[in-house]
Amino acid sequence: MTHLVSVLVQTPAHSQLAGALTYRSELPLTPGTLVRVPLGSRELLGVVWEPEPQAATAEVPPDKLRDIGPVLSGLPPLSAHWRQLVAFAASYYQRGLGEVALAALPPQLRELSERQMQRRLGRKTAPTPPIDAQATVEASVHLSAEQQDVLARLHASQGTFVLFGTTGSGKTEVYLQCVMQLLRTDPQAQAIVMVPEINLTPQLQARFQERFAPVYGENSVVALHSGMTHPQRLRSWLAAHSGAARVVLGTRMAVFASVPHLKLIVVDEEHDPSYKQHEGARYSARDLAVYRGRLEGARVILGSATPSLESWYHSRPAAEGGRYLRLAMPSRIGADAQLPLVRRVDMNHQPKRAVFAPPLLAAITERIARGEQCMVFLNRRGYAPVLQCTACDWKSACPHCSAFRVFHKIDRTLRCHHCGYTEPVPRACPECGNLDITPIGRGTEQLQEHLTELLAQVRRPGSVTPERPEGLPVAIARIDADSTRLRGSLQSQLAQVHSGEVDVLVGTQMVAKGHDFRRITLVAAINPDGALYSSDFRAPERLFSLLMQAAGRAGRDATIRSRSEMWIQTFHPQHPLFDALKRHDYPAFAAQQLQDRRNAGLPPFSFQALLRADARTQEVAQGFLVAASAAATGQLSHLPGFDRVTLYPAVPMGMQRVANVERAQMLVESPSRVALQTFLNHWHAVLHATRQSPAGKGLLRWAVDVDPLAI
DNA sequence: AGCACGCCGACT
DNA sequence: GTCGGCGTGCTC
Repeated sequence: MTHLVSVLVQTPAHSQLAGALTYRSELPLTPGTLVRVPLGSRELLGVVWEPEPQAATAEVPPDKLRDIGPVLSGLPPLSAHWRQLVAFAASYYQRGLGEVALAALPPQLRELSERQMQRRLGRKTAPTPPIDAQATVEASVHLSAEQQDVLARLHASQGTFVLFGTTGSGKTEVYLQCVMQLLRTDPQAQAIVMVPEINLTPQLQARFQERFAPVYGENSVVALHSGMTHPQRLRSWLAAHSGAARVVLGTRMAVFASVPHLKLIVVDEEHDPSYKQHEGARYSARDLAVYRGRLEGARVILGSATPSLESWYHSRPAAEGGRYLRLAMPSRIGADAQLPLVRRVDMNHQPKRAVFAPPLLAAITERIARGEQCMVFLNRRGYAPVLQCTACDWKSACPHCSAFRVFHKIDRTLRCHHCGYTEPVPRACPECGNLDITPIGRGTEQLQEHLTELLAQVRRPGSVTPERPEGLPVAIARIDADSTRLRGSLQSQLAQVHSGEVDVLVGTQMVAKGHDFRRITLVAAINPDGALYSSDFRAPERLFSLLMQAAGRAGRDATIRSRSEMWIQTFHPQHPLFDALKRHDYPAFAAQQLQDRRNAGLPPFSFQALLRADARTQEVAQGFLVAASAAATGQLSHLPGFDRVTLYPAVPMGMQRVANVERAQMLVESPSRVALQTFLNHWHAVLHATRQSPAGKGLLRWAVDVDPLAI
């Protein structure tokens, strides 16, 4: 007997094949089974979705249905929970089911033949060591009273938790203990632990490995992120899918890992914008983690020293409507635990055009003399953001983008940070031939150069010896996306800092995140003012968390912690954000921000989505949005809750043109998540129709971004 | 999205 | 004479 099965394949959101496809099969197939199916001239990986498709069959004449290909045998079907997670993500983020499902699987699963697959599955796993190693591991760990209290409360209830813990309060140990407890009490339980960036996985993996490998075997902890090779990823994925891996550690993609006995999800640094995917299906791994936790009855821990305002708001007392349980760890671990002293330098009272205020320079010099390290950060790589002619008004604009190309002195190039267009620096002004073209503003390269000049007379402590009376100059390293382009170079540069070969570290926000530097006792933010009066309503939130994290880099070594300082150069020293920062008072900052957001009707008090359009011209891009808006008003006004949905005018994006593509967007907002979702679900078909209509002519692509992070 | 088919410019 | 540009259209 011939059965019909519906199968998901990788089809983009905008193709006519958005849903599941129907195939014929000799045998009934369990949903979640991985199969290969013919599509056109190709054979693709597919996921069996429903055993007997109903309505879809009517659309395609039965004689046009093709036979399903081989089943990937030896792989247990994906669970109903996993399928429901995928279905939710596809629906919530307005993407095709097949696109989301296939993107959530390891890429090599698509490439491997049946034969190679069997070889992969046949590989035997490392034996589990004797279980009594456990006692040794636990005996060596001492928990603070706060950690014990938090763990007790975690075990006492279910649901989603916000672990509000100061940097250095020992959040990671709480994660470890929580996982440990889980694995001990449940012989099958598995956990997902997420971090925002690939860079942060090695050190966390090392800690988990150290703790769990002796007890549960080498395969008990696996990583899952895009920095891994395809075979590595497949290996980790299979280990999780089979239940052999007990801890899956990774970036946002890990939220989709097939984990059959999921009991815990940890989202570390949950406020980090990297959890939001910004291509394809624009999902928030943090929000999906919360959904998945509820779906599978797993605990979810959202950890941060500066939670996102959304999570903070949701963790208000239950009596006020909070849905998450807030657990606080306000103290740093250690006998003499203190947070760094925050010092604001009023740049209005410093010499004009000074990059480093004299008091800051003096403080840095002093630290170096004591053999301590300093970290200076500036959120701009390259030498200078713009190059300008002194005679005419030529600037180093990118010919393909609405942005200036950044001057990189190291290789004397002008580079566009948006499209990558790179040229050698012109000898003279291309407009008027003037030889005098000068850099405007500064980036990390210039900071490093400038600091080298300013500290030219300073010697490294201990470097002046009878054999070397001239001593050694101060070592100033730079860590940013340019200096770490090569694989492994971040790790080697970090190692240099740790070993003490470096006195001053100059870097972008990259260095402020997560890396522990034990001997750094001074952190300085050179120019953080940009975010204070930004049009992006999330800019203050990001700045506060960045500065808090940066401050947290200082004084992680218990012996010198009491002297550590965070310096902030600013033209607005009285700004309340810095005031809260000085007091390390995130709750006060959050309360103020939430009040502002409530007054302005912004998230988390409203829900947003963006319709984005790309075209060769701004007119076409905006024309599509205007037509889409008109079509919505014309055709969808009967929808329940439509009167609570606001469609804003179409506007050019902040970065209007990238690589010769004009970009426009339109904001859709509602105080009701349900109303917004209802609207978006119905709008989708209208958008497809608009794309086909004259208004869609010349449009390159469109996309909906639900819960966008930047507007 | 792939990948075909399809119709017009500079090369072995 | 062919290789190849990317414009439309289809894939259960």
